[in-house]
Amino acid sequence: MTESVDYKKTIRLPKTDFPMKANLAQKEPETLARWKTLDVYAKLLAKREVEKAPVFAFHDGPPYANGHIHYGHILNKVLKDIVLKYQLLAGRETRFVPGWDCHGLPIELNVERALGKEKRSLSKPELRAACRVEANKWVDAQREEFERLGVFGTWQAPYRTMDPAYEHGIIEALASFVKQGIVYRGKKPVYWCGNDRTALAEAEVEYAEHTSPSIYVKFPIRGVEATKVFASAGATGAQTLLPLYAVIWTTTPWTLPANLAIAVNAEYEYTLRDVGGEIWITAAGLSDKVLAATKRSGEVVGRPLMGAELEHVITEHPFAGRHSPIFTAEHVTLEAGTGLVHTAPGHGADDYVLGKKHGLDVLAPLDDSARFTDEVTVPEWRGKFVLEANPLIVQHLADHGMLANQVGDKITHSYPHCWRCKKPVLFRATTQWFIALDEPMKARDDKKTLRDVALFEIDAMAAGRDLQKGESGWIPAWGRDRIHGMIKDRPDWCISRQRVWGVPIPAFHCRGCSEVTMTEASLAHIANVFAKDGADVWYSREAEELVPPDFACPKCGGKTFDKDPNILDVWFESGSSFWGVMHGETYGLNDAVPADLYLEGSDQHRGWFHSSLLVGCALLGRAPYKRVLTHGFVCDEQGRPYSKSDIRRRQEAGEKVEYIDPQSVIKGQGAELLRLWAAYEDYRSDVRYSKDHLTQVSDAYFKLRNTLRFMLGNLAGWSGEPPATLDPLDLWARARLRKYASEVATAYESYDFRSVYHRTVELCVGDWSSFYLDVLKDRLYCDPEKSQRRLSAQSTINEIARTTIAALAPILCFTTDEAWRHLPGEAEQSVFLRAKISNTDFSASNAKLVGASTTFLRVRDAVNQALEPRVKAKEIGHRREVRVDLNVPAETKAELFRLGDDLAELFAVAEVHVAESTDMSASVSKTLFASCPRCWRHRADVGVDSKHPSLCARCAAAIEGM
RNA sequence: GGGCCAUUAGCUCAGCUGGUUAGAGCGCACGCUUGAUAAGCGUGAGGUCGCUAGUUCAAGUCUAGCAUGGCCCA
Repeated sequence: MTESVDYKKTIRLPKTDFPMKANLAQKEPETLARWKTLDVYAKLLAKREVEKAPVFAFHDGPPYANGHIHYGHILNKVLKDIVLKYQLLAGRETRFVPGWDCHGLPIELNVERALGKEKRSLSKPELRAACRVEANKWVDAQREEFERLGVFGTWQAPYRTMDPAYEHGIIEALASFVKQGIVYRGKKPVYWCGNDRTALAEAEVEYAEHTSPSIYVKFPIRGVEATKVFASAGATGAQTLLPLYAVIWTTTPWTLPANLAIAVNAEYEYTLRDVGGEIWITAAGLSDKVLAATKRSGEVVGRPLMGAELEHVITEHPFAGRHSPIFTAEHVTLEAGTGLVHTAPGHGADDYVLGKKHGLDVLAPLDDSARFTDEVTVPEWRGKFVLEANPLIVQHLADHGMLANQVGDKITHSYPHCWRCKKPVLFRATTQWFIALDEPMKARDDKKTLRDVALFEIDAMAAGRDLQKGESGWIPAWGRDRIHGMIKDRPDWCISRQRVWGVPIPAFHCRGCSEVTMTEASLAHIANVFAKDGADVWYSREAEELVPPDFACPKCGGKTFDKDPNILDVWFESGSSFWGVMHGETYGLNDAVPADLYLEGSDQHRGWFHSSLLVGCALLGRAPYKRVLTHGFVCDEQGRPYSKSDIRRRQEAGEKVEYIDPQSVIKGQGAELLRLWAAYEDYRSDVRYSKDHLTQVSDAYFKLRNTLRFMLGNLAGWSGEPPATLDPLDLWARARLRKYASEVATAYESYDFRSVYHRTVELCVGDWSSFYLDVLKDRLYCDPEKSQRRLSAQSTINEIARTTIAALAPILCFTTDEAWRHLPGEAEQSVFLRAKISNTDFSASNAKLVGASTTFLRVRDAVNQALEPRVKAKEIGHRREVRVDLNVPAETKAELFRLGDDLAELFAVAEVHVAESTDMSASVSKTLFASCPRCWRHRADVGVDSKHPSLCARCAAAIEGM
C-alpha cells in the first residue's frame, strides 16, 4: 500500500520490429532485391515441380511494346499476378512467361517519325532493324516497370512476337489455315494514298477540311422496271410516260465509273416527284432538300413507296452502259443526300459489304497512283488522276442530261488525308489476303466452317467444359454474349497489311505466270528458315534463296519468283501466341495448351481473345483457353477514361482534372497501394481511380498493417509452446479464422479478389481489432508469461497471423513478405516459400461457435448503447468500472457463455449479472469493486493476496512469478 | 446507329432463386482512451436502391423503355 510501484514495467506490452510506418517506397525495392537473391520464384516453381503439383497454365497476353506502362497495364498485370500468386500458394505450379507484342504500325510510325526524311533512303532490312531497336527499348522499359510492381515471372526470358522462335509459331499457325483450305486472296477497299502509292492504316489518316464537287446524279429507270415502280406507287395516266430517275448524291464523282448498285433503306418512305417533264425518286424526308439543291420544284406523284418496295428495281448506269440494281441496306440514313446511296463496292466499306452480300464485283478501276485504268468505259478519262477526272465526269453527266444540279456545285466537308503527304486519300479496293469464315475446313471430317467451330467453342466454354461443375469459362458470364456476337457477325478476316515491320506473308509470285503460291509445304520450309534466322531474311534474301528446295511454280513450272509484299495482321501474330509460347518447350511451359486462363481487358473480345480463338479453332480444333477473364477500364470518378491523353484533352477543354502519374505513386507511396487498389475495385466493370481512392486504399492498408503489427507484437517472446487446453474464446477465434480461410479460398478460386479484401477488412476490424484482440489484451499484458490462457491466446494469434498473412500475400506481396519475417522463427524466410492457402473444411461445430459470437456481439451492442449516454454525461469514465445487469431470454443466456464463462472479461467491464427475461435489456452502473493498479480491472479479488494487498489475485501471482 | 456492360449511403462493395424497418468497411461528426498511441475503442448522422412505366398480394431483386457513362463496332 505504501510503496508506489511502477506496474507498467511488469506487464508485457506488444513488442515488434515490424514498423507501424510502412515506408513502402524504400522497402519494396529491397524486397525485390531480396527475392532476386533468394531466387524465390524459381525456387518456388522447383518446389512445386518436386511436389508434382498440378499445373495451372496461365498465359500472358502481350502488351504492345510502345511507351511506358499506364494504369490499364497495372490493373491487368496486378490481377494476373494475384491469380498467379494465389495459384502458387494454393499449391499449384504456375509459370508466368510475360510477353510483348513487338511488330506493327505504331512502332513503325514512331521510327519513321524519328528518322524524318532519312526514312526514304532506308532499305527495308534497315528500317526493320531500327524498329527492332525501338521495340526492345520499350520491352526493357516496361519489363522494369512491371517487375517493380512485384509481379512474379520469367522476366529474364520473356516472349516477344519478333523472336525467331515465335515467328516460327506464327508461320505454323498460318500453315494450319492453309491446310484447312480457307486462306484466299480477294479484293477489299482500303485507305489509299495515290501520291505515296501506298495503303494507309486507319491511324495514318488525318481528317481535314476539303472542298469536293457536290453532284446529284440521275439513274434512269426504263421499260418494265419503270412500269413496276409506277404501279407500286399507284401512279396512272400521262405521268407514267415521263422519264423516271433514281437520284443519288455523291461528292466523289470519280467513284461513279465503279458504281454497281444503289442502296436504299427498307424502312424509309420514298416519293416520286414530277419535277417538270421528268420524275425523280428520292427519300420522302429529303425530297424538298433535293429540289432546293437542284433548284427545281414539283408535285408528288402517286403514293409513297417503302424502300423495301424498291429493292431489286434495275436502274441504268448514267454512262457505263450497264445496270445498277437497287438493294436495301441499313447504312442508308437521312442525314444528307437523297436517301438513295450510290454504291461502289471497290470504293467504300459499306458498299463492299453490300456488294459481297449480293455477289457484286469489287470494281476499282484505278492503278497505284490513283489513275483510271482501261476498265473505265469513257476513253478520255483513262490514265487521268481521279481528282483531275472529277470535273470531266461532272461535265459528261451534264452533257448527257444525267446531272440533276448545276456543274460547279461544291461542298466543304471533313475528309481523310494522308498523314505524311497531307493529300486527300481515297478508298480503293486492293488485293488482300483473307481467311474465310464460312468455307468448310478441309482438314476436318465434319467440314465445319471456322465460324461454326468458333461459335461452338464459345458455347462449350460457357457450358463449363474442362471446368468444375457450374463454372462458366467466360468470366464474367456476359463475355460469352459479347464474343459470340462479334464472331457471328464478323466478315472474313483480312490478314494482310501493306507495311514493313511485321511477319511477312511468305507467298511466292511466279514471274512467269503471276501464280501466287503458299502451301503447307512451302510454309513448313519457311517456318524453319524463320526459326533459324528470323523473319528478317524475307527482306534480306532473294526469293530463290527462300523457296523450298526444287520448288517450281505449280502452274507453269517457273523457277523465278517475287516475294509477296504483305505482312500479317498483328492480331494474327498475337493470336498465335498459344502456339508460339505455350506449345512445346521453348519457353519452359511443357506444352500447356489449352491454357487454364487468359486474363485481359474487355476490349480483347474483339482483339486477342478473338484472334486466339480463330487460330485455335483452325490449329487445335478448339479454343486455346479453358477460361477467359476480362476486366474493365480505368476511369476517373466521373467514369471517364483515366488515360494521360484523355485527361490532357479534357484539361485543354477547361475541365478540372489531373493525371496522377503511376510512377510518382510508386516512388512516393509504393506499388503495394496500387496492388491493393486493383484488388479493392470490382474489375468486372470499369474501375475508378483518383486521389481519394488512393487515400482510401491507403487507410485500409494501414488498418491491416496495424492489426498484423499488433498480433506480431504479442507473439514477442513466444516460444511456440502450445497450451495444454485452449480457452473457449480462442476456440471461437480459430473457428472464425477457419470460416474466413474457407471464404478466402473460395473467393480466390472464383477470381473474386475484392471479396478477399472486404472479408479481410471485416475480419480484422469487426472481429479481431474491436473484439477478440481487445479482450485478449488483459491476458496478454497481465497474465503470468507462461500461463495456459496466455499461451492459448498466443498460439491462436500465431495461427491467425499466419493465415491472414498468407491470405493477403497474393495481393500485398511486399507487406506480407515483410510481416512473415517477423513471425517467430521465420526471419530468414519468404512468405511465398513457406505459406499455403488452403480451403479447410468448416465443420458444423465451428459454425455453431461462430454463430454464438453473433449473439454475443449483439448483446455487447446493447451494453454499449446503454453505456454511451452515461459516458457522455461523465457519470462513467471507462467501461472498466462498469457493472452490467442483463436481462436476456434463456437461450441467449446459454449462447452467451459459449465464448467463455468470464463475461466481465468478454465485455471488458468489471462485473456482469445475467437474469432471464422474455426480451433483452441491459443496464449499467458503477461497480463497487476496487480497481487493481496493475491490470486496471475492477475485481472482487483485489487485496486477497497479503503480499500485494493492492493487487488482484491474478496480478499478485504474476508479480510473484517474475 | 448496332452489340455487350455498368448505375445500391460522400467512397469501395454485400444484398442468393422477388417477401418483414436495405447491410458492411472506409470517410465524416461527437465522445472515450493514452498499456496497439502519427495507433486503439464506442456512439451517431448519411440511401425516394439512375429515371419512368409494367408484371405481382409483394420489386433494389423480374420485363420494357429512357437517361448517364464505358468498351467494341458502324
